[in-house]
Amino acid sequence: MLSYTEENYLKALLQIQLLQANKLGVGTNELATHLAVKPATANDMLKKLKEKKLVTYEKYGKITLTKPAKKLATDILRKHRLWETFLYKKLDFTWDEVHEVAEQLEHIQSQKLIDKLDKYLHYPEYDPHGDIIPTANGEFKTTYKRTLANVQTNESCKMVAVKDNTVSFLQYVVKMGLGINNYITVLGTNNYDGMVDISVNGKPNTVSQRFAQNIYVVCEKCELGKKCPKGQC
Amino acid sequence: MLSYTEENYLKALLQIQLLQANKLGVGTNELATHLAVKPATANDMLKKLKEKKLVTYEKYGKITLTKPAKKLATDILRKHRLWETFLYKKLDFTWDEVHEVAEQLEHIQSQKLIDKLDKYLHYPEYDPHGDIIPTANGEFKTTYKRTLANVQTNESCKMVAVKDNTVSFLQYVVKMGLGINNYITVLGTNNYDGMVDISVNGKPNTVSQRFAQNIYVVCEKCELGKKCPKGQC
DNA sequence: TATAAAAGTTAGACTAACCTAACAAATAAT
DNA sequence: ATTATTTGTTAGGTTAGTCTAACTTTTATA
Repeated sequence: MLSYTEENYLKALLQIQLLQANKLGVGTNELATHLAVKPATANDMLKKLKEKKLVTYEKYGKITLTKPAKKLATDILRKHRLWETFLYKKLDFTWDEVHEVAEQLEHIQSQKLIDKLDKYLHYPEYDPHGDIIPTANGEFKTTYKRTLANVQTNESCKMVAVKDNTVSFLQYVVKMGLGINNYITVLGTNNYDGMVDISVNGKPNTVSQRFAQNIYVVCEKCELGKKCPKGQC
Repeated sequence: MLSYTEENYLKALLQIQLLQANKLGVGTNELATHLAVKPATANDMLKKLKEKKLVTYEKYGKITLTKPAKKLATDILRKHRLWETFLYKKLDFTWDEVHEVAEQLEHIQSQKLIDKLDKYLHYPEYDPHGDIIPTANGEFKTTYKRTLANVQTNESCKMVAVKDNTVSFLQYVVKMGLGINNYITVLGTNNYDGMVDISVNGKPNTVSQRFAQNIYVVCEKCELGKKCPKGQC
């Protein structure tokens, strides 16, 4: 049985890897920052996790989750996203409110509870932020690769998820009139500061480069079930 | 903000008082037993709670919750019973399964969550064991006083709750064909060992004295909205 | 390539929540 | 009323998870 804290360390390791698809290992400082603890603290815990065969790394080297640890971390992510879905769909929470409460609920220990919750929600595939919910077997497709910032001028796409899950960003997205499953057409990008002119449901708008980098999309071809012409979706 | 552990101490103090309506204070050993810790541990925590003005007691004296602490404890009890109701009504848990999971869920910190859950369940008054759910203001009627063991021969009553909430007892109750809102007639009590002959939905049965002491009932008169002739309901 | 910066580690300390063992006070029983 | 038992307290110790400060290794840069 893992402690609440150990669970958070494993989850953090998984999340860092998911977010930065390129890399093969996570660093101590990076992990510490993610968990809002000091590097020394993360280091202590890493020793413990290594002892328990949940992570592998050599001194001064990169950290990777072992297979069993990856399953454990995925289960926590699954619980987190199922709870977010419950809060959003059943209790009418807004999408910027769900994360904080799910951070607590994800640690509830009861296989029966999560199975029944999954059933009660009719086995949802995506959470309110558009992130895929891992299956009970721990399987889940890789996260999205393409963001609004990758979309060419005059190309259309569908918003499928957000990269940044912070409350402030989510509220900003809503304020800009955007949401999951919205269709967006890129009208142009400003060479000077990267501002992106878009059109959502016929309404023109302009968003920053940073904003565009945090909106995951799939292109029209992918939407139609065809292969992405650029292989980015 | 209270820790998970502090919350459990306050809840335990409240529960001990509710269960034994007669007394005006709780002892260290009693509390320790209830929480499955050693008296020394309970003593340490009591010092801390006293420091925080959550309990009052003098050395070697009885412990009582302060008003604010009683509200905090009641809120936890409220959360516990609302979650039990959710698990039972919405997720099809059985009544012997709900307690364990609710022990974890009761510590989730989110006023919004509990308000929305309450609404989602249509503001239930009783949990699956027949216990009253405190209101958001912390109000709740005193617990039941009359048990099946108090019922006279040839008197009829309605089962309203159970005193013992352990899994083994709850399963036993189901096995005996009993449940909340069942009508029970006492046919007689054996002078030798206190075994109670009863009839439930026309089916005769015999239960032990101990069993009968753990089934809360209201008598016929109370059921009809009249005053209990013995003043016990 | 030498040095500066960043990343990672170690040592020592703190707090919360638990323990055991020994002791003190209050209550019950002879 | 004295003793025995129960109840409550204190002292000292452990573990998990955190910290700061000092140090080492690796990586980046001048």
